[in-house]
Amino acid sequence: MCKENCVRTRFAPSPTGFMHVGNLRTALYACLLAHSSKGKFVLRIEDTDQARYVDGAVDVIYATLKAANLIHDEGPDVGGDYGPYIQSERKALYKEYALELVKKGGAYYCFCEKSEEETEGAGNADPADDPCRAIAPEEAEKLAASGKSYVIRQKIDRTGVTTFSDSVFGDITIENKVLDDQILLKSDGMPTYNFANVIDDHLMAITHVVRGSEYLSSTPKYNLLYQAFGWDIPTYVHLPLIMGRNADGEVAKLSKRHGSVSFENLIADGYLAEAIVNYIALLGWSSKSDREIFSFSELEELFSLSGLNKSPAVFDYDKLKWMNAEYIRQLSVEDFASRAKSYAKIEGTPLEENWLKLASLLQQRTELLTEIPEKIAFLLEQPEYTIDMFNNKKSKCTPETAKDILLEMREKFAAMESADAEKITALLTACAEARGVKLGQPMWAVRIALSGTPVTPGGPGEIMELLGMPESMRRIDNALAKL
RNA sequence: GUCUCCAUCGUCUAGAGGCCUAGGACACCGGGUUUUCAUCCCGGCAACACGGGUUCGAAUCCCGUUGGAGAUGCCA
Repeated sequence: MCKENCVRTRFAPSPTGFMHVGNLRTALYACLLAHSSKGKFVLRIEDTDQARYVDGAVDVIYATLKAANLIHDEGPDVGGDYGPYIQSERKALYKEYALELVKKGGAYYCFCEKSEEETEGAGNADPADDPCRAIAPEEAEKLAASGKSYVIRQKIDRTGVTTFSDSVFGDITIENKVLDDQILLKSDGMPTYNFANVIDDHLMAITHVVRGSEYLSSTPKYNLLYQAFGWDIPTYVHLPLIMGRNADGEVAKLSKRHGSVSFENLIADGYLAEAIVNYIALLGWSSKSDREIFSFSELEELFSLSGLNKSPAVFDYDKLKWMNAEYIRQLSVEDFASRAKSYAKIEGTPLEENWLKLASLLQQRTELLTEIPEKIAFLLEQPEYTIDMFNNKKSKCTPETAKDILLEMREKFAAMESADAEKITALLTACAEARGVKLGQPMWAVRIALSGTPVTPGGPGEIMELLGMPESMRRIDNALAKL
């Protein structure tokens, strides 16, 4: 059991309805960091933006974490000693702290209208110009009590510098004059992300704040808040951004225009959850060995802050695909079959009862589960084909030889009680030997007759097993009619 | 605009002054095995952004330049 000095990390997504892989990676590292030292991994829902509320979004978060094997020790669904873990349920808390900060002189009421200008070149407004800063606290309180709409802003002393240390990026110093009096409490009474984060991370005893590097430049504001409250500053672990490549070759923060960027989209694209997790683990972190395939427990064991990288990483779908293929090949046939079944779209077709056999043929040649339907389409319905397809240079097959072979094999097959891949292959081998040709020739002729496709998972024997004797004979007769 | 960060093959990365004529992986290109395809095996292409220092010695340290990214919301 982890007592006082244990590592506590948190994952604090806002319920948007989908899980961006960048967020998932943040969650992964936070989880690995905690669990690699017997610490606690906390899930907190950041739903302070009511305008963005999406129904069922929290369930997506639970489902994704579960599918990705990121088990949280505390959270809305599993409880814990630091709840509630949903920010909207902590609303009153933030106001208390905001008011406390006002009392301490670290914040002030602001009655200004929402600013809608803020064009380019802005962002440099001197907060000291904010007239509300000058309003006497008693006066401000009175105004607020009278029902006038207000926000509470952080009062930042614009002199001097703030330096902080990040475990990935090292020491960073920022001049306080570039910091603005950010809003802490919105006019609807909800805290802003920045404020709620500080309050909750402190209250939930978070020791390591793991987040994307886009927060690097606002970190001084966080620290000023911690200081104003007299709280300890957590250890920061800022992560390099995950980028995507634009059509014009430029890179930018990975977003929808780059392709599938959410966990659920990637799953829908035919990637395995384990492959996705393994791949994103390597986007910004290295084990410093030549290995790239890691099971989840190996990641938990090997993960360390020192392997974290500073520079942004471009998401490479090709490499993910390769890794996915590696994971697919590692699966047992049964596991592969059950995971691939829904992608294969074979419910209610004759293939359903032979699915395990078909799956065993598919497993070694599938990179994405979504490729399966097109690979097996010919089994359900033979595509149109011309006799030209019987031509094959390598095996020296021509429509003429194919006809000859099919005529011969048709009789042999007809004598069989049922389709048996081994026997069929033996028959074809004998045929090739008798003719003094390579096995490839009769194989080709029969494959085309059965499938009308040059590339098939498995050979003629397997195809006949899958098709069954009657359909196989029908297709061969069909071919013979063409020839 | 301002601030901050980053900078090794096309991409992900190893490299923490000599072990580097820079290693691995993906992708790509050849070749081999194989009943097609795929797998598998072998081989190839391909990088220290640039310029100054420091040092006997720099991909590694320092400075500058250039390039890229992020931030600059009553979004998170």
